[in-house]
Amino acid sequence: MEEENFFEKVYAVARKIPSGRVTSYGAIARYLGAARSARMVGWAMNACNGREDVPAHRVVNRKGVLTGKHHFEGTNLMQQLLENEGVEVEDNQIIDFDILFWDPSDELDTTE
DNA sequence: TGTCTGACTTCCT
DNA sequence: GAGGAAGCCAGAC
Repeated sequence: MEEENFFEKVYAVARKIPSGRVTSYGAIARYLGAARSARMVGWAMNACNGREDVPAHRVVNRKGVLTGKHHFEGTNLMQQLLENEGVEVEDNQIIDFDILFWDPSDELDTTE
């Protein structure tokens, strides 16, 4: 893997998020060994806004709220993308977030 | 070159 | 139990 940068690592994890599943900034940050760098994950999402291979819409905050929706082109684009994958969104918040939550630390191999 | 901000989370009071 | 402050790091001005 060439993901040496923190940003690249974030992108790598985001790409592995299955369709119809979501994760949180903190989950990715913690998986990368920087639980308190969740803000950087959000910043990474902002930096990868132009990348189609990075499903930033599947990354939300700990409560399952689409805090980053305003960074998408359309006001509801983030919600539209999630609903298109079968994720129910109401009032900018993911329904059954606890069930749809995808933890990279649990799904991916942490032993690099 | 230095300071501030930012799509969050966690700990402490 | 609830609220506030600190921390992480890179990009922009």
